[in-house]
Amino acid sequence: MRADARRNYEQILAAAEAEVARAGAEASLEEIARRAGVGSATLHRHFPSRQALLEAVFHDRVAALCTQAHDLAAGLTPQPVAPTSPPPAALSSPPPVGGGSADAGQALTGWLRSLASYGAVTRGLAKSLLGGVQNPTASTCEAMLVEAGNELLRPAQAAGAVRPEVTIIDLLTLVNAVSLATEGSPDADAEAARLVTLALDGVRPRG
Amino acid sequence: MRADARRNYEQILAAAEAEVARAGAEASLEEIARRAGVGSATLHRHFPSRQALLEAVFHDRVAALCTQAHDLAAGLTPQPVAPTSPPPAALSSPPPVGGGSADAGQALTGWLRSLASYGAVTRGLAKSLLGGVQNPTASTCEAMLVEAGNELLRPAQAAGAVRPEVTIIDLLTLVNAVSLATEGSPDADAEAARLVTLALDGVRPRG
DNA sequence: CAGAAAACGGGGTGGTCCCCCATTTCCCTC
DNA sequence: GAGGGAAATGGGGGACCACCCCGTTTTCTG
Repeated sequence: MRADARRNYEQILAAAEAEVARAGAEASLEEIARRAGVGSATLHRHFPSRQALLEAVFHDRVAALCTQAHDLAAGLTPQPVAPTSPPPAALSSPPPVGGGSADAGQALTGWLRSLASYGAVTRGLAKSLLGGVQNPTASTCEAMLVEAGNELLRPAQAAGAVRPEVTIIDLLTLVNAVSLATEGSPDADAEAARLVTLALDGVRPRG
Repeated sequence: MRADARRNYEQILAAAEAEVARAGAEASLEEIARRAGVGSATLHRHFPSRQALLEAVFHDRVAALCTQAHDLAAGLTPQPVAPTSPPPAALSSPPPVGGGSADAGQALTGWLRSLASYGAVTRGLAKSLLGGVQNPTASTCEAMLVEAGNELLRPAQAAGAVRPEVTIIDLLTLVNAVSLATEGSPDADAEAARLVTLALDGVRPRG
């Protein structure tokens, strides 16, 4: 890729991050191009659709959430001999207890909660994920979340904490729906986490 | 209201119903005006905002859903002496068992399921309800649903089928979120009902 | 350094929302 | 049944938007 192309790409991405944070997923593409100091045609050449731009904007953050899931999952299985890299600290995940395995159900639900909070607070993220949860092949972010989520869902189901017929698509759809519905309300993150907890626990009194 | 005004109002409403069913909540207002055979200014005079138009479009259907909830609730409490009207048949609700009261929890969950299915199938409905669930005073449809839902939630909580800290706002937000997330998928109604059931039951195995 | 290929961006097209205001339509009174 | 005034209308204009064509500029390579 030519140097000016790469430079413009980065500038557009930076402007898009700012503008989407300000105006949500429906931010004006023209305004983004304007703030990036490029013509609108350049923006459309680099990102042929709004969805493509949103994917690029959110890719790193989604990747971080997936890393978090991966690290949580690694803390569940008795650590196999790991000759690769020293385990990098998870984003903000509670460290797995001692040297043993943490609770698989809690790892999953905790991750889903933080996912919902993050989605509710990050303007435009939930909406940009909405289209693709049903058919994740169309979207890189979706596929990443599905894979990362499955790493937590499988142990949780093996531990009997989640019914076997539940799929990660079900859970991600629910969480994303909650993010979407709570986005914009005050204390969106707490509200999203609360509703996800409610949905995961069910509405009936527990024991 | 003058005769021509009323006539145009009805024509706009009919065109809006068709167009929203076809293109969803983001349907073009100009196109609606065009199909109604009126100028766009007339549309904007009758419906000052898109939200106002959507409310008018969906008002009757929401009212029907509320009536259904009301009838279900009436079947729960041992019928007090009712000197008013003979109990009208609910839209499609299963008749309360025998002469006694049906299960309060099932009445609530069944209604929420049908609400989700209806919202997932009726293009634009979920989105038009999205803005107002958090502060129902702003929206007639919201307020109607909150009131109707409460008629089912209270007995369900009294019967111990729903935890006391759960509010109808929580449940409607969840249901609406699911409708929104499943809208557009094939078998949207079944998918929505399935996810609502999942959220109401929780993901853990039921002993 | 020169030429070719890649990238750029101004500006056009067709669409939207929303509003102003001259014109038309209706209703009420006589 | 006719006419006056108020209510309602809608064409058209402004501001904005997504998207694309194509002459121009920039970059890389030999």
